[in-house]
Amino acid sequence: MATIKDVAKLAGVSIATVSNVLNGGRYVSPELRSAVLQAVRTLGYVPNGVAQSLRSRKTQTLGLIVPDITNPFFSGLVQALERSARDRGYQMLLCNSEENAELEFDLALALASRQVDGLIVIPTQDSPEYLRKLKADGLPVVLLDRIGGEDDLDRVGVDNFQAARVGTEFLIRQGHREILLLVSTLELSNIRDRAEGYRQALAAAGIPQDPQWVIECGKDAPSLEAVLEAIQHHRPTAIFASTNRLSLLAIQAIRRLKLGFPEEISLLGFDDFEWSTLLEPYLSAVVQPIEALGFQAAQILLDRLKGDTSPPKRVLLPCDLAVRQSVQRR
Amino acid sequence: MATIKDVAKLAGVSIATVSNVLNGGRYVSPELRSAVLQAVRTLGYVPNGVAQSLRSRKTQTLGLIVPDITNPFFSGLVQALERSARDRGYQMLLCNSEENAELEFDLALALASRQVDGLIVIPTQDSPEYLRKLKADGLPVVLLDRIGGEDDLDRVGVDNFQAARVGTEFLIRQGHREILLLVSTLELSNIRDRAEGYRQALAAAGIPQDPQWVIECGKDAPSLEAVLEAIQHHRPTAIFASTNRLSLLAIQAIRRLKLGFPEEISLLGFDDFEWSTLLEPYLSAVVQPIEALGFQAAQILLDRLKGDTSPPKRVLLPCDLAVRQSVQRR
DNA sequence: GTGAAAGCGCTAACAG
DNA sequence: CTGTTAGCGCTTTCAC
Repeated sequence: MATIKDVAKLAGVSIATVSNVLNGGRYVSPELRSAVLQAVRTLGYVPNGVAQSLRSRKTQTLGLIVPDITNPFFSGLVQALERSARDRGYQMLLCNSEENAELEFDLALALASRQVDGLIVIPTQDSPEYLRKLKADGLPVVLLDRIGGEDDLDRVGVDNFQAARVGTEFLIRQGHREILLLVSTLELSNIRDRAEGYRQALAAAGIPQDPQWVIECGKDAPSLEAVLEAIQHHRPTAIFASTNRLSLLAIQAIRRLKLGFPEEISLLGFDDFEWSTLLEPYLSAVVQPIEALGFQAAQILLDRLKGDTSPPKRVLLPCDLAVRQSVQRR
Repeated sequence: MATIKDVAKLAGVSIATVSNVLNGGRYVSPELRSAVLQAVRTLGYVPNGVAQSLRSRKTQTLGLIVPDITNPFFSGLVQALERSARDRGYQMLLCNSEENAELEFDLALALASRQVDGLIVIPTQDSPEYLRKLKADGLPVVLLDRIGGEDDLDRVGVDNFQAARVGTEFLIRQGHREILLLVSTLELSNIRDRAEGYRQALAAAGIPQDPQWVIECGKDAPSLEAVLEAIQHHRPTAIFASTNRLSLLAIQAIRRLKLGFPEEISLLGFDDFEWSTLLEPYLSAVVQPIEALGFQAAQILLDRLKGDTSPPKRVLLPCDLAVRQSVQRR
């Protein structure tokens, strides 16, 4: 690979001049400029980004840690993030934490050591301590989606409480009073918020509650068994699946039990995605603004890189309710 | 951020010694060693990966260009790739080409300029010329999934011809003779291979063919209209959707036309994915070994990085046929 | 067994 | 207007 020296020699100028025509640093006479450009072309010179980074102390790279790229919600976020980053001249180092807190920690350190300019994390647990430290060490961090804890970190997510409340109210308005809530794990505060929204909606409607109606199904490999059992035991008229994965599980359970769907049992999901059109009747769901989430997170981080030192931001986006066919009036 | 100099000063040794205890370069006496380790700990020293890269001419980073992370087939590939890379101490710069050849080219150059150690590309078009050049310049490249053209590049994909042939034969064995083939675009050789497998299966069964039965639906935003029209015009008893996206489209068309499914019309898909379980009857499909594809691609690339200079490899993995409910015997 | 110093490729401050 | 040079943080010779 040709270096800046090779170009300088071939063009008969100093390396400073090469650098200046390439980066528009200072004025260079037309003659030298074209000589340089010519040399660049004949050598196929491409600047060494690593050297640039070492020198400038900027890598133009963002680190991104995601629990599972395979989940359409996360892959949608990744897409939005990558696009925003690219538009602003940044590249993205993508890591998969596989819902493993320890791995997540190691990955974050590895990214920091690689000198990423900033970090976007969808954490495995609420507001991990180590991220505060990284931030204190000067690495801008923004938390995405899972934004629990009264953090001093920037974070963008959705108003889970409100979203779940609106969803539950919709179910209630459709005449449902026996509503099963499926959650992944109550260890995540955004899931707890959803549970709380559900509870408050019930309370406001004067519907008696029972913690037993909130079913914890597991974060990584949610169990069908739990859902089957809960349905058989409680005989709900509606299920509110608070996660896209859980909608899938609910469907499987409903089919397994050969319940009439949606006549006998209604289903309200969380998140909208291309493949949910495979389901018939078409899934009604609380939908998160995936693009906007990714975009906002990138925006905030990039602003920080530009020197924004305002106090930590907290962006809570609203969800929509997509009313389709899987919820039937009672 | 502390540098190696700070550590050396605090430990009262030279930077060479610090480097040596950290990288196990040469023997260091126990006393100095522990002094260094101590200093590292109190300073919270983390080596600067950029400097290491500049010096060692290795970034421990792989570039990955994918047409659409949002497609479960690709995101599955990304997951497998990332895992393999991570297991061997590599990180991944992920780029989304959005099915845009020009963007893909720019991204590849940007990655090369960032000195990635190797490149894995799922190209937008068959065997792009520029990749040969990058390889000639010393950048190991492996093509994944879309591996058309008689390349001198390493490539791993699936035996599309065979897979489509087996799928079509299955349909024929179930008594179907009027089989519509849905393809994204015949510009991709792997799709052409699928079409060819379909044709050969028909030919072998003595079923007359008509190029009109192969419907091109478009690569990025396949059109429902084309499918609707084709079904109405040809009245097939079965549809073979040669792409996961196309299965979705086929379903939508079948529903729109209110055809009995699978009694009136059968559907065979391509690719298996978690969310396809939403479909009832459950989709029968030709399934690609996603994990193995990703793993093999990473393997080959990493071997090249280790110095493997054998001639370009071509790995063709076989597909499976998942027989479920969406294809009905005639 | 350890330290000093060169140099990876680049940018920017300093000279002219 | 352009060239020379220091130095980013590290690894690795070369010297002792």
